[in-house]
Amino acid sequence: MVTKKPDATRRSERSRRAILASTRELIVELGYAKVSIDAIAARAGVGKQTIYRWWPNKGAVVFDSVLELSADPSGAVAALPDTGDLAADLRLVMRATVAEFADPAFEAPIRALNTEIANDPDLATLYRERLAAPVDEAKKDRLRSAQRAGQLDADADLDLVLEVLYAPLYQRWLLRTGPLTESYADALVAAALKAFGAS
Amino acid sequence: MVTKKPDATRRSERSRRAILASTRELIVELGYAKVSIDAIAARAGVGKQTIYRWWPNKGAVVFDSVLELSADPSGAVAALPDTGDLAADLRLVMRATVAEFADPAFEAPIRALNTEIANDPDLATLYRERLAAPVDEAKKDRLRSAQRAGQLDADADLDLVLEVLYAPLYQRWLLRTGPLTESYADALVAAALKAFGAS
Amino acid sequence: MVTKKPDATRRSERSRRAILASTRELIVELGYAKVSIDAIAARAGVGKQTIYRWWPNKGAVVFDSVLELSADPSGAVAALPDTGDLAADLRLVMRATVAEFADPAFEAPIRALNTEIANDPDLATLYRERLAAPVDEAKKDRLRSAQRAGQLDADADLDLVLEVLYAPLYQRWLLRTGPLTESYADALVAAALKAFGAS
Amino acid sequence: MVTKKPDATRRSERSRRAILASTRELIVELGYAKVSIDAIAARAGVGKQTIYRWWPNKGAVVFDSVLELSADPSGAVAALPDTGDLAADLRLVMRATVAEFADPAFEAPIRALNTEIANDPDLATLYRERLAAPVDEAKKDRLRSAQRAGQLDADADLDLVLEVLYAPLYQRWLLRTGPLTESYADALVAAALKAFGAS
DNA sequence: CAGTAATCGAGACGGTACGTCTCGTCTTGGA
DNA sequence: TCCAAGACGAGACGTACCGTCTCGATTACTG
Repeated sequence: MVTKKPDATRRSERSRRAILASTRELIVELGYAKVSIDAIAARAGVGKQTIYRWWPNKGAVVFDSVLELSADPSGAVAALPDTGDLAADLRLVMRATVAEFADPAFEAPIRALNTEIANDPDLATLYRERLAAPVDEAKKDRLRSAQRAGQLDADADLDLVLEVLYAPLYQRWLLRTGPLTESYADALVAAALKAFGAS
Repeated sequence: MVTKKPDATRRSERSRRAILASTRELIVELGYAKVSIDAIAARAGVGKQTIYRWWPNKGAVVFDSVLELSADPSGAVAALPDTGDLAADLRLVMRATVAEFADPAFEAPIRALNTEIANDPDLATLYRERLAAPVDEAKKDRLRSAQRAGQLDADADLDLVLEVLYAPLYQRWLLRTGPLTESYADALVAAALKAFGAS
Repeated sequence: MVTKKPDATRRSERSRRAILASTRELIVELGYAKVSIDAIAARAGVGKQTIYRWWPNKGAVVFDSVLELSADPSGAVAALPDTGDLAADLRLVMRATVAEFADPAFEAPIRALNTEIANDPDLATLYRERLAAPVDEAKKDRLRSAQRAGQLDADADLDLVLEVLYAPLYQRWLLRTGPLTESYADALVAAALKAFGAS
Repeated sequence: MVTKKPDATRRSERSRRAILASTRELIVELGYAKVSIDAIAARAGVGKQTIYRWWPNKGAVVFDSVLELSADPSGAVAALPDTGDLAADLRLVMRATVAEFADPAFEAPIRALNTEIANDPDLATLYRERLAAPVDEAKKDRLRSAQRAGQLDADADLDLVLEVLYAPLYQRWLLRTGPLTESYADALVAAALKAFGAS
């Protein structure tokens, strides 16, 4: 989380949740650019100072509100399925990502988050550490399992593999440069396995 | 361009150029978020109304200012080198992209442009049509040449090939998730050719 | 008139009349404060430059437009009635003034004119010379006739007499401090004659 | 006062005084027409919203600023002198008015106030109730005392008496139609007493 | 269980920027 | 050659938010 800590024990959990929920709602309703701190405070039934006491700026509030949407509060990340069939497992996971990007309740806040990250290197670091790294690690665990099973090149740079898999999907979504379909997800899996699959 | 047309023939070319140049300068100096229409007008020695007469909002001005940076006014796009060695040619082009992303005078405005595009579907369409499509077509011309030369799978989806090549680079740059080096560019070329190279 | 004189011979009488008429119409329709040069030009079917060529600013246009409303173009001023009965003649004239102030088509432009005059000493002088002085002189002619007839104190300061007669009427109208009725006009005539009537 | 009331208890007295003082200063320095809300806010060291929060428009600010100049905050109005000599007392008071009109620090703001009042019936009503009525009542008290003393016609319409006394002075000042001197004040007193003095 | 200290909702504050409107000047193209 | 049409630089308008600040009024630890 991005919150500062004046005396965190006294903090009102009620207000915290109301602020983050209102933020997500407003992002979906108005779009990221038109969300204001004033509007968040009003919707959450909270004084503006209560927001500024715990977050330094709008970006941080948006960041946390989206983080809460995606993350398990314990910080734990679910492992990827491992049926032994790498291609099938990746197709499953990538198709789930496609579905997520199609849901406006996820789409709008995540787009907002990406806007923040793209323009604020500090948030980018935070995002990488708190959210991306654990998820990527889970994915890489599955890839390592595939390497041991001889389904993936043992020398493959796993970060690169993930990028070849996910970056095209991400780019299409963010810039709306093409349709996001299940067959597109499948094609990416096929390409990645061709590039990095055990010979 | 994004300009509206009250009476485009009377338009002052002098003001137009001053506005777009000032916009680019301010993006580099202050960062996209802190650029204001007031500041652009003041720097350009122009009334605010002259900006609002021709562009609907800040996003459109930024869009055009960056477009002018990248685009040949005639709309022509340089063809990619074609030495006969696909891998070498792609490495050259991708390394050039890496270099561009490292130059602050390009980096900042292009980041601003991407922020606009990600949050405005209309600008995204415009961007695709005016800037991305011609460039992509030039790249695909080179790939088709490689297909004819038997260096690339004749059935390959060329859009997918371009995405596998460029999207990882773009993602690393936009989200700052990793270093952009020449060897990274080379690795992407290698992966793509492995995935789509003629068998 | 307030007009400048670049080459008054070339001046388009048609435009001049359209401008002044449009000005009066707009004052009545919108109130003085909301009348703009742009609106006058548009209504008159005239370029803005044609206005600025002949008048220095909005005040001057308003001034001339109201002047034309009140003044005989020849500069001649009708003499006051002289029936030999000063009180009756004055009552007639003052009642006519009351009626004029009650007519919105006169009221609004004259109020605009007074606003201009109150805030611009130069226009005040011009107003005094071009419009007020001749009218006052006609009124004083009638008073002199009354002095000769022994109906008015021979030593009376005629400017003061006119002020005692008209200023209360003017003040009530301008500041809306009281109703403007015929009996009020009559009361003013009675008071003035008591103050200045031949003893 | 003309102020609106969002939460008048929290209102900053410091800002209120700074705004009204700055307004008066700017009127004297620049003249009414050239005073802008921006300039008032800047001079007062105040945000524009603080002005718009409490006053609906420039006229209301000017109105209040001049009101504060003239009015005792308690609303009390000094009684006129009553030496028993009506003519002498009136001359004293009218000469004081002449002096006030000659002082630029009073002249400019009061002229601005009159411009507002002449063009806004609502402000005119407010002016009459808050400022003019109490002062007029004080003057009429003195006139009633004179009636009891047999120095003024017992039937005289006191409003009319005041108008005959003051309106000529006001008109000369507002339209600059003549010099404002002590002898002019004296002449008005003489005329009024001749018209309404006890026979 | 009272005292007290921090957080809370509320909202005014000094500011910055917005997008619109009007001013008075300058430019262009058709009559 | 004139002039309507209208773009231009300038700058004020009134609004929306920013992030800070003061208010009482809870609220929850501490003595």
